[in-house]
Amino acid sequence: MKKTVSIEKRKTFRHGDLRNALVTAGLDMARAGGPNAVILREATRQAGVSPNAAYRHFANQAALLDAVRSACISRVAAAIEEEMSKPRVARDPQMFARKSLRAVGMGYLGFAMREPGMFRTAFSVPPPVYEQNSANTASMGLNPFQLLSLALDRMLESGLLSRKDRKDAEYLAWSTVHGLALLVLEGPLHKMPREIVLTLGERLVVMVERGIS
Amino acid sequence: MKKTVSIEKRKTFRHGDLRNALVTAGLDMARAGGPNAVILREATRQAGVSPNAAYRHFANQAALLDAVRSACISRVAAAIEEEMSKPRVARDPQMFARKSLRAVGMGYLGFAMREPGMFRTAFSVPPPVYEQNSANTASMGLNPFQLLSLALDRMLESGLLSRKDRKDAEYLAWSTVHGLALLVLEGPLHKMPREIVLTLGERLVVMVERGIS
DNA sequence: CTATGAAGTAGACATCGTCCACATACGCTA
DNA sequence: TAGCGTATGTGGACGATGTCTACTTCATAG
Repeated sequence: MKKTVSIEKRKTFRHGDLRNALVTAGLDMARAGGPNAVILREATRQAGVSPNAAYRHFANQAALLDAVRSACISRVAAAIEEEMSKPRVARDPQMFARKSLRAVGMGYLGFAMREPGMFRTAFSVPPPVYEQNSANTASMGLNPFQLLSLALDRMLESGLLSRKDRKDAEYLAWSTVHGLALLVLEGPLHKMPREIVLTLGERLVVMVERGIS
Repeated sequence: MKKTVSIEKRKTFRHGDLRNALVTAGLDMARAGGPNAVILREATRQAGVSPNAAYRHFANQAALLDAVRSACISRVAAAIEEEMSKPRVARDPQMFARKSLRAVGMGYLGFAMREPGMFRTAFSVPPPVYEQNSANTASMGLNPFQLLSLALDRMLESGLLSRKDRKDAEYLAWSTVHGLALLVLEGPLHKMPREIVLTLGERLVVMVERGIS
Protein backbone atom coordinates (compact mmCIF):
# COMPACT_ATOMS: atom_id res chain seq x y z
CA MET A 1 0.00 0.00 0.00
CA LYS A 2 2.70 2.49 0.93
CA LYS A 3 4.19 3.29 -2.39
CA THR A 4 6.43 6.19 -1.36
CA VAL A 5 7.83 6.68 -4.80
CA SER A 6 11.07 8.50 -5.44
CA ILE A 7 11.81 10.30 -2.22
CA GLU A 8 15.48 10.87 -2.65
CA LYS A 9 15.55 13.41 0.14
CA ARG A 10 16.76 16.13 -2.18
CA LYS A 11 19.61 18.19 -0.80
CA THR A 12 18.94 21.43 -2.60
CA PHE A 13 16.42 23.67 -0.90
CA ARG A 14 14.63 24.20 -4.19
CA HIS A 15 13.05 21.22 -5.74
CA GLY A 16 13.70 22.48 -9.21
CA ASP A 17 10.67 21.04 -10.91
CA LEU A 18 8.02 20.74 -8.27
CA ARG A 19 5.05 21.69 -10.34
CA ASN A 20 5.75 18.90 -12.75
CA ALA A 21 6.47 16.45 -9.97
CA LEU A 22 3.11 17.22 -8.41
CA VAL A 23 1.23 16.75 -11.64
CA THR A 24 3.02 13.48 -12.25
CA ALA A 25 2.19 12.24 -8.79
CA GLY A 26 -1.38 13.38 -9.30
CA LEU A 27 -1.52 11.52 -12.57
CA ASP A 28 -0.41 8.34 -10.86
CA MET A 29 -3.13 8.71 -8.28
CA ALA A 30 -5.71 9.50 -10.95
CA ARG A 31 -4.67 6.45 -12.89
CA ALA A 32 -5.06 4.28 -9.83
CA GLY A 33 -8.24 5.70 -8.38
CA GLY A 34 -9.85 8.33 -10.54
CA PRO A 35 -10.43 11.99 -9.73
CA ASN A 36 -11.30 11.48 -6.08
CA ALA A 37 -7.96 9.84 -5.48
CA VAL A 38 -5.98 12.92 -6.38
CA ILE A 39 -4.82 14.00 -2.93
CA LEU A 40 -2.80 17.16 -2.65
CA ARG A 41 -0.88 16.15 0.46
CA GLU A 42 -0.04 12.79 -1.00
CA ALA A 43 1.35 14.47 -4.09
CA THR A 44 3.65 16.65 -2.00
CA ARG A 45 4.70 13.58 -0.05
CA GLN A 46 5.67 11.75 -3.20
CA ALA A 47 7.57 14.81 -4.31
CA GLY A 48 9.39 14.85 -0.98
CA VAL A 49 8.15 18.26 -0.05
CA SER A 50 6.00 19.80 2.64
CA PRO A 51 2.26 20.05 1.99
CA ASN A 52 2.21 23.79 1.70
CA ALA A 53 4.84 23.84 -1.00
CA ALA A 54 2.08 22.87 -3.40
CA TYR A 55 0.43 26.22 -2.86
CA ARG A 56 3.35 27.94 -4.56
CA HIS A 57 2.27 26.26 -7.79
CA PHE A 58 -1.45 25.70 -7.46
CA ALA A 59 -4.11 27.87 -5.90
CA ASN A 60 -5.73 24.83 -4.31
CA GLN A 61 -6.23 21.14 -4.83
CA ALA A 62 -8.89 21.84 -7.44
CA ALA A 63 -6.26 23.61 -9.50
CA LEU A 64 -3.95 20.64 -9.17
CA LEU A 65 -6.75 18.32 -10.21
CA ASP A 66 -7.32 20.57 -13.17
CA ALA A 67 -3.75 20.22 -14.32
CA VAL A 68 -3.97 16.47 -13.90
CA ARG A 69 -7.18 16.34 -15.87
CA SER A 70 -5.60 18.29 -18.66
CA ALA A 71 -2.83 15.72 -18.83
CA CYS A 72 -5.40 12.94 -18.90
CA ILE A 73 -7.22 14.52 -21.82
CA SER A 74 -4.00 14.64 -23.75
CA ARG A 75 -3.60 10.93 -23.20
CA VAL A 76 -7.07 10.33 -24.57
CA ALA A 77 -6.22 12.39 -27.63
CA ALA A 78 -3.04 10.42 -28.12
CA ALA A 79 -4.90 7.14 -27.93
CA ILE A 80 -7.37 8.31 -30.56
CA GLU A 81 -4.63 9.56 -32.81
CA GLU A 82 -2.89 6.24 -32.65
CA GLU A 83 -6.07 4.42 -33.54
CA MET A 84 -6.68 6.81 -36.41
CA SER A 85 -3.26 6.29 -37.86
CA LYS A 86 -3.61 2.54 -38.06
CA PRO A 87 -5.34 2.10 -41.43
CA ARG A 88 -2.36 2.54 -43.74
CA VAL A 89 -3.96 2.83 -47.08
CA ALA A 90 -7.12 4.78 -47.63
CA ARG A 91 -8.14 4.65 -51.24
CA ASP A 92 -11.89 5.02 -51.11
CA PRO A 93 -12.74 8.33 -49.42
CA GLN A 94 -15.97 6.99 -48.03
CA MET A 95 -14.27 3.95 -46.59
CA PHE A 96 -11.62 6.26 -45.20
CA ALA A 97 -14.23 8.44 -43.56
CA ARG A 98 -15.96 5.45 -42.07
CA LYS A 99 -12.74 4.08 -40.72
CA SER A 100 -11.88 7.45 -39.26
CA LEU A 101 -15.11 7.63 -37.34
CA ARG A 102 -14.70 4.09 -36.16
CA ALA A 103 -11.16 4.85 -35.05
CA VAL A 104 -12.24 7.81 -32.99
CA GLY A 105 -14.95 5.84 -31.29
CA MET A 106 -12.92 2.76 -30.61
CA GLY A 107 -9.82 4.70 -29.66
CA TYR A 108 -11.91 6.52 -27.11
CA LEU A 109 -13.52 3.38 -25.76
CA GLY A 110 -10.29 1.43 -25.82
CA PHE A 111 -8.54 4.03 -23.74
CA ALA A 112 -11.41 4.06 -21.30
CA MET A 113 -11.09 0.32 -20.81
CA ARG A 114 -7.31 0.40 -20.62
CA GLU A 115 -7.00 3.39 -18.31
CA PRO A 116 -10.23 3.74 -16.36
CA GLY A 117 -8.82 6.07 -13.74
CA MET A 118 -7.33 8.51 -16.20
CA PHE A 119 -10.41 8.40 -18.38
CA ARG A 120 -12.73 9.13 -15.50
CA THR A 121 -10.46 11.95 -14.43
CA ALA A 122 -10.31 13.38 -17.92
CA PHE A 123 -14.05 13.86 -18.14
CA SER A 124 -15.26 14.89 -14.75
CA VAL A 125 -16.80 18.05 -13.51
CA PRO A 126 -15.41 21.41 -14.43
CA PRO A 127 -13.84 21.89 -17.88
CA PRO A 128 -16.44 23.74 -19.92
CA VAL A 129 -15.12 22.83 -23.35
CA TYR A 130 -18.38 23.66 -25.07
CA GLU A 131 -17.46 26.26 -27.64
CA GLN A 132 -13.95 26.65 -26.35
CA ASN A 133 -10.68 24.82 -26.77
CA SER A 134 -7.62 25.18 -24.64
CA ALA A 135 -4.73 22.82 -25.23
CA ASN A 136 -5.35 19.27 -24.00
CA THR A 137 -4.00 18.08 -27.28
CA ALA A 138 -1.65 15.33 -28.34
CA SER A 139 1.03 15.20 -31.02
CA MET A 140 -1.36 16.15 -33.78
CA GLY A 141 -2.33 19.25 -31.84
CA LEU A 142 -5.98 18.34 -31.63
CA ASN A 143 -8.06 17.46 -28.62
CA PRO A 144 -10.44 14.50 -28.65
CA PHE A 145 -13.38 16.64 -29.67
CA GLN A 146 -11.50 18.09 -32.60
CA LEU A 147 -10.40 14.66 -33.72
CA LEU A 148 -14.02 13.60 -33.77
CA SER A 149 -14.91 16.68 -35.76
CA LEU A 150 -12.22 15.78 -38.22
CA ALA A 151 -13.68 12.33 -38.74
CA LEU A 152 -17.13 13.76 -39.26
CA ASP A 153 -15.80 16.29 -41.73
CA ARG A 154 -14.41 13.43 -43.75
CA MET A 155 -17.85 11.89 -43.80
CA LEU A 156 -19.32 15.16 -44.99
CA GLU A 157 -16.71 15.61 -47.71
CA SER A 158 -17.05 12.08 -48.95
CA GLY A 159 -20.78 12.49 -49.26
CA LEU A 160 -21.75 10.19 -46.45
CA LEU A 161 -23.34 13.01 -44.53
CA SER A 162 -25.51 15.90 -45.58
CA ARG A 163 -24.50 19.34 -44.46
CA LYS A 164 -27.60 19.52 -42.35
CA ASP A 165 -26.93 16.27 -40.58
CA ARG A 166 -23.32 17.23 -40.09
CA LYS A 167 -24.32 20.04 -37.79
CA ASP A 168 -23.67 19.20 -34.13
CA ALA A 169 -23.14 15.60 -35.12
CA GLU A 170 -20.14 15.46 -32.83
CA TYR A 171 -22.37 15.69 -29.83
CA LEU A 172 -24.47 12.78 -31.00
CA ALA A 173 -21.52 10.57 -31.76
CA TRP A 174 -19.63 11.58 -28.67
CA SER A 175 -22.57 10.96 -26.36
CA THR A 176 -22.81 7.46 -27.65
CA VAL A 177 -19.37 6.11 -26.80
CA HIS A 178 -19.02 8.31 -23.77
CA GLY A 179 -22.18 6.86 -22.35
CA LEU A 180 -21.07 3.30 -22.81
CA ALA A 181 -17.70 4.06 -21.29
CA LEU A 182 -19.16 5.64 -18.20
CA LEU A 183 -21.87 3.06 -17.71
CA VAL A 184 -19.07 0.53 -17.59
CA LEU A 185 -16.48 2.49 -15.64
CA GLU A 186 -18.55 4.10 -12.97
CA GLY A 187 -22.03 2.93 -13.62
CA PRO A 188 -24.31 -0.05 -13.45
CA LEU A 189 -22.46 -1.99 -16.14
CA HIS A 190 -19.44 -2.20 -13.91
CA LYS A 191 -19.12 -5.93 -14.17
CA MET A 192 -19.60 -6.25 -17.89
CA PRO A 193 -16.62 -8.05 -19.45
CA ARG A 194 -14.35 -5.81 -21.44
CA GLU A 195 -14.61 -7.81 -24.62
CA ILE A 196 -18.36 -7.47 -24.63
CA VAL A 197 -17.96 -3.77 -24.09
CA LEU A 198 -15.78 -3.45 -27.14
CA THR A 199 -18.19 -5.51 -29.19
CA LEU A 200 -20.99 -3.22 -28.13
CA GLY A 201 -18.72 -0.34 -29.06
CA GLU A 202 -18.49 -1.61 -32.62
CA ARG A 203 -22.25 -1.89 -32.83
CA LEU A 204 -22.51 1.59 -31.42
CA VAL A 205 -20.32 3.07 -34.11
CA VAL A 206 -22.31 1.31 -36.79
CA MET A 207 -25.46 2.62 -35.24
CA VAL A 208 -24.15 6.17 -35.32
CA GLU A 209 -23.04 5.79 -38.91
CA ARG A 210 -26.44 4.56 -39.95
CA GLY A 211 -28.61 6.66 -37.73
CA ILE A 212 -26.87 9.96 -37.98
CA SER A 213 -27.86 10.78 -41.54
CA MET B 1 -26.00 28.20 3.58
CA LYS B 2 -26.86 26.79 6.95
CA LYS B 3 -30.01 24.91 6.28
CA THR B 4 -30.31 23.06 9.60
CA VAL B 5 -33.52 21.38 8.67
CA SER B 6 -35.91 20.01 11.23
CA ILE B 7 -33.87 19.88 14.40
CA GLU B 8 -36.68 19.79 16.88
CA LYS B 9 -34.36 18.66 19.62
CA ARG B 10 -36.30 15.46 20.10
CA LYS B 11 -37.07 14.59 23.68
CA THR B 12 -37.18 10.84 23.39
CA PHE B 13 -33.84 9.12 23.61
CA ARG B 14 -34.71 7.05 20.57
CA HIS B 15 -35.12 8.90 17.35
CA GLY B 16 -37.72 6.52 16.10
CA ASP B 17 -36.92 6.66 12.42
CA LEU B 18 -33.29 7.59 12.17
CA ARG B 19 -32.41 5.44 9.21
CA ASN B 20 -35.01 7.13 7.11
CA ALA B 21 -34.06 10.55 8.38
CA LEU B 22 -30.47 9.95 7.38
CA VAL B 23 -31.39 8.82 3.90
CA THR B 24 -33.65 11.81 3.48
CA ALA B 25 -30.91 14.17 4.60
CA GLY B 26 -28.51 12.39 2.30
CA LEU B 27 -30.92 12.76 -0.55
CA ASP B 28 -31.11 16.48 0.04
CA MET B 29 -27.36 16.75 -0.06
CA ALA B 30 -27.19 14.60 -3.17
CA ARG B 31 -29.77 16.76 -4.84
CA ALA B 32 -27.78 19.86 -4.04
CA GLY B 33 -24.28 18.63 -4.75
CA GLY B 34 -24.12 15.16 -6.18
CA PRO B 35 -22.54 12.07 -4.65
CA ASN B 36 -19.53 13.83 -3.17
CA ALA B 37 -21.79 16.08 -1.17
CA VAL B 38 -23.31 13.24 0.81
CA ILE B 39 -21.62 13.80 4.17
CA LEU B 40 -22.35 11.36 6.95
CA ARG B 41 -21.78 13.78 9.81
CA GLU B 42 -23.95 16.39 8.16
CA ALA B 43 -26.75 13.88 7.81
CA THR B 44 -26.61 13.07 11.52
CA ARG B 45 -26.56 16.77 12.27
CA GLN B 46 -29.70 17.33 10.25
CA ALA B 47 -31.29 14.43 12.04
CA GLY B 48 -30.34 15.99 15.36
CA VAL B 49 -28.24 13.07 16.43
CA SER B 50 -24.61 12.39 17.25
CA PRO B 51 -22.34 11.33 14.37
CA ASN B 52 -21.87 7.80 15.61
CA ALA B 53 -25.56 7.12 15.74
CA ALA B 54 -25.38 6.62 12.00
CA TYR B 55 -23.27 3.53 12.52
CA ARG B 56 -26.23 1.76 14.09
CA HIS B 57 -27.90 1.85 10.69
CA PHE B 58 -25.10 1.91 8.15
CA ALA B 59 -21.77 0.15 8.13
CA ASN B 60 -20.06 3.28 6.86
CA GLN B 61 -20.69 6.34 4.77
CA ALA B 62 -20.43 4.26 1.59
CA ALA B 63 -23.40 2.26 2.79
CA LEU B 64 -25.33 5.45 3.41
CA LEU B 65 -24.43 6.71 -0.02
CA ASP B 66 -25.65 3.42 -1.39
CA ALA B 67 -29.03 3.85 0.19
CA VAL B 68 -29.22 7.37 -1.14
CA ARG B 69 -28.30 6.23 -4.62
CA SER B 70 -30.99 3.62 -4.50
CA ALA B 71 -33.51 6.31 -3.72
CA CYS B 72 -32.19 8.40 -6.59
CA ILE B 73 -32.61 5.53 -9.03
CA SER B 74 -36.21 5.18 -7.99
CA ARG B 75 -36.75 8.81 -8.81
CA VAL B 76 -35.31 8.27 -12.25
CA ALA B 77 -37.64 5.35 -12.78
CA ALA B 78 -40.58 7.44 -11.68
CA ALA B 79 -39.66 10.20 -14.12
CA ILE B 80 -39.48 7.73 -16.97
CA GLU B 81 -42.76 6.14 -16.02
CA GLU B 82 -44.43 9.49 -16.02
CA GLU B 83 -43.09 10.30 -19.45
CA MET B 84 -44.20 6.90 -20.72
CA SER B 85 -47.72 7.33 -19.51
CA LYS B 86 -48.24 10.60 -21.31
CA PRO B 87 -49.38 9.42 -24.75
CA ARG B 88 -52.98 8.57 -23.98
CA VAL B 89 -54.06 6.78 -27.07
CA ALA B 90 -51.84 4.30 -28.80
CA ARG B 91 -53.61 2.88 -31.79
CA ASP B 92 -50.77 1.98 -34.12
CA PRO B 93 -48.45 -0.53 -32.37
CA GLN B 94 -45.40 0.72 -34.19
CA MET B 95 -46.16 4.30 -33.32
CA PHE B 96 -46.73 3.19 -29.77
CA ALA B 97 -43.38 1.44 -29.68
CA ARG B 98 -41.62 4.44 -31.08
CA LYS B 99 -43.24 6.72 -28.57
CA SER B 100 -42.32 4.40 -25.78
CA LEU B 101 -38.67 4.46 -26.70
CA ARG B 102 -38.75 8.19 -27.07
CA ALA B 103 -40.40 8.50 -23.68
CA VAL B 104 -37.75 6.45 -21.98
CA GLY B 105 -34.97 8.46 -23.53
CA MET B 106 -36.49 11.84 -22.94
CA GLY B 107 -37.72 10.95 -19.47
CA TYR B 108 -34.19 9.96 -18.60
CA LEU B 109 -32.66 13.09 -20.08
CA GLY B 110 -35.33 15.32 -18.67
CA PHE B 111 -34.75 14.07 -15.19
CA ALA B 112 -31.02 14.54 -15.61
CA MET B 113 -31.55 18.18 -16.53
CA ARG B 114 -34.12 18.77 -13.82
CA GLU B 115 -32.27 17.03 -11.00
CA PRO B 116 -28.59 16.96 -11.85
CA GLY B 117 -27.42 16.10 -8.37
CA MET B 118 -29.73 13.16 -7.93
CA PHE B 119 -29.04 11.93 -11.42
CA ARG B 120 -25.29 12.03 -10.93
CA THR B 121 -25.71 10.26 -7.64
CA ALA B 122 -27.95 7.60 -9.13
CA PHE B 123 -25.34 6.49 -11.62
CA SER B 124 -22.01 6.70 -9.93
CA VAL B 125 -19.55 4.06 -8.99
CA PRO B 126 -20.59 0.88 -7.31
CA PRO B 127 -23.98 -0.66 -8.19
CA PRO B 128 -23.16 -3.57 -10.49
CA VAL B 129 -26.59 -3.87 -12.07
CA TYR B 130 -25.34 -5.82 -15.05
CA GLU B 131 -27.35 -9.01 -15.02
CA GLN B 132 -28.88 -8.26 -11.68
CA ASN B 133 -31.82 -6.26 -10.43
CA SER B 134 -32.52 -5.28 -6.88
CA ALA B 135 -35.36 -2.91 -6.21
CA ASN B 136 -34.68 0.69 -7.27
CA THR B 137 -38.06 0.68 -8.85
CA ALA B 138 -40.91 3.15 -8.96
CA SER B 139 -44.66 2.66 -8.86
CA MET B 140 -44.69 0.35 -11.83
CA GLY B 141 -42.17 -1.87 -10.08
CA LEU B 142 -39.57 -1.55 -12.79
CA ASN B 143 -36.17 0.08 -12.68
CA PRO B 144 -34.97 2.36 -15.47
CA PHE B 145 -33.23 -0.46 -17.26
CA GLN B 146 -36.33 -2.60 -17.25
CA LEU B 147 -38.43 0.25 -18.53
CA LEU B 148 -36.04 0.62 -21.43
CA SER B 149 -36.26 -3.11 -22.09
CA LEU B 150 -40.00 -2.82 -22.13
CA ALA B 151 -39.87 -0.13 -24.79
CA LEU B 152 -37.52 -2.17 -26.91
CA ASP B 153 -39.74 -5.22 -26.56
CA ARG B 154 -42.56 -3.19 -27.95
CA MET B 155 -40.40 -2.37 -30.94
CA LEU B 156 -39.63 -6.02 -31.41
CA GLU B 157 -43.25 -7.06 -31.15
CA SER B 158 -44.44 -4.41 -33.53
CA GLY B 159 -41.91 -5.51 -36.08
CA LEU B 160 -39.68 -2.47 -35.89
CA LEU B 161 -36.79 -4.54 -34.69
CA SER B 162 -35.49 -7.93 -35.70
CA ARG B 163 -34.85 -10.44 -32.97
CA LYS B 164 -31.19 -10.29 -33.69
CA ASP B 165 -31.00 -6.53 -33.41
CA ARG B 166 -33.10 -6.65 -30.28
CA LYS B 167 -30.36 -8.45 -28.42
CA ASP B 168 -28.47 -6.16 -26.03
CA ALA B 169 -30.11 -3.21 -27.69
CA GLU B 170 -30.74 -1.69 -24.28
CA TYR B 171 -27.07 -1.09 -23.84
CA LEU B 172 -26.82 0.75 -27.12
CA ALA B 173 -29.82 2.93 -26.43
CA TRP B 174 -28.90 3.53 -22.85
CA SER B 175 -25.34 4.52 -23.65
CA THR B 176 -26.61 7.14 -25.98
CA VAL B 177 -28.72 9.24 -23.64
CA HIS B 178 -26.56 8.50 -20.65
CA GLY B 179 -23.56 9.86 -22.50
CA LEU B 180 -25.26 13.08 -23.42
CA ALA B 181 -26.52 13.53 -19.88
CA LEU B 182 -23.11 13.08 -18.34
CA LEU B 183 -21.27 15.17 -20.89
CA VAL B 184 -23.61 17.95 -19.90
CA LEU B 185 -23.82 17.38 -16.16
CA GLU B 186 -20.26 16.63 -15.26
CA GLY B 187 -18.39 16.84 -18.47
CA PRO B 188 -17.14 19.25 -21.09
CA LEU B 189 -20.60 20.26 -22.26
CA HIS B 190 -21.33 21.80 -18.91
CA LYS B 191 -22.32 25.14 -20.33
CA MET B 192 -24.55 23.89 -23.08
CA PRO B 193 -28.04 25.40 -22.71
CA ARG B 194 -30.65 22.96 -21.53
CA GLU B 195 -32.94 23.51 -24.48
CA ILE B 196 -30.20 22.58 -26.89
CA VAL B 197 -29.51 19.50 -24.85
CA LEU B 198 -33.10 18.39 -25.13
CA THR B 199 -33.09 19.07 -28.85
CA LEU B 200 -30.00 16.94 -29.20
CA GLY B 201 -31.79 14.34 -27.12
CA GLU B 202 -34.57 14.14 -29.66
CA ARG B 203 -32.07 13.71 -32.46
CA LEU B 204 -30.36 11.06 -30.42
CA VAL B 205 -33.51 9.02 -30.01
CA VAL B 206 -34.19 9.24 -33.72
CA MET B 207 -30.66 8.13 -34.41
CA VAL B 208 -31.08 5.12 -32.18
CA GLU B 209 -34.36 4.24 -33.79
CA ARG B 210 -32.85 4.38 -37.24
CA GLY B 211 -29.45 2.99 -36.53
CA ILE B 212 -30.32 0.19 -34.21
CA SER B 213 -31.87 -2.11 -36.78
C1' DC C 1 -39.85 -6.47 37.51
C1' DT C 2 -35.79 -7.00 35.84
C1' DA C 3 -31.88 -7.70 32.56
C1' DT C 4 -30.67 -7.57 27.86
C1' DG C 5 -29.60 -5.71 23.87
C1' DA C 6 -30.69 -2.10 20.37
C1' DA C 7 -30.05 2.75 19.73
C1' DG C 8 -27.52 6.89 20.94
C1' DT C 9 -23.60 9.52 23.25
C1' DA C 10 -18.80 10.96 24.38
C1' DG C 11 -14.31 11.45 23.27
C1' DA C 12 -10.36 10.42 20.57
C1' DC C 13 -7.52 9.68 16.32
C1' DA C 14 -5.71 10.01 11.67
C1' DT C 15 -6.19 12.41 7.33
C1' DC C 16 -7.34 16.23 4.35
C1' DG C 17 -7.38 20.99 2.65
C1' DT C 18 -5.90 25.42 3.80
C1' DC C 19 -4.23 29.68 6.37
C1' DC C 20 -0.42 32.47 8.54
C1' DA C 21 4.12 33.38 9.88
C1' DC C 22 8.76 32.38 9.11
C1' DA C 23 13.15 30.45 6.70
C1' DT C 24 16.16 29.83 2.65
C1' DA C 25 18.84 30.81 -1.12
C1' DC C 26 18.66 32.21 -6.54
C1' DG C 27 19.81 35.67 -9.33
C1' DC C 28 19.62 40.54 -10.38
C1' DT C 29 21.45 45.05 -9.34
C1' DA C 30 24.60 48.30 -7.64
C1' DT D 1 31.44 41.17 -5.41
C1' DA D 2 28.34 42.36 -1.83
C1' DG D 3 23.68 42.72 -0.90
C1' DC D 4 19.07 42.30 -1.24
C1' DG D 5 14.26 41.12 -3.02
C1' DT D 6 11.43 37.55 -3.77
C1' DA D 7 10.20 33.02 -5.44
C1' DT D 8 10.09 28.78 -3.21
C1' DG D 9 9.74 25.70 0.99
C1' DT D 10 8.92 24.79 6.04
C1' DG D 11 6.34 24.61 10.50
C1' DG D 12 2.48 24.78 13.13
C1' DA D 13 -2.35 25.29 13.59
C1' DC D 14 -7.42 25.01 12.54
C1' DG D 15 -11.71 23.05 11.26
C1' DA D 16 -13.88 19.21 8.90
C1' DT D 17 -14.54 14.37 7.82
C1' DG D 18 -14.82 9.23 8.61
C1' DT D 19 -14.43 5.89 12.01
C1' DC D 20 -12.95 3.32 16.46
C1' DT D 21 -13.67 2.11 21.44
C1' DA D 22 -15.95 2.66 25.42
C1' DC D 23 -20.11 4.15 28.04
C1' DT D 24 -25.30 5.33 28.70
C1' DT D 25 -30.23 5.00 28.12
C1' DC D 26 -34.36 2.72 27.96
C1' DA D 27 -38.14 -0.39 25.57
C1' DT D 28 -39.58 -4.73 26.06
C1' DA D 29 -39.46 -9.96 26.48
C1' DG D 30 -39.61 -13.45 29.79
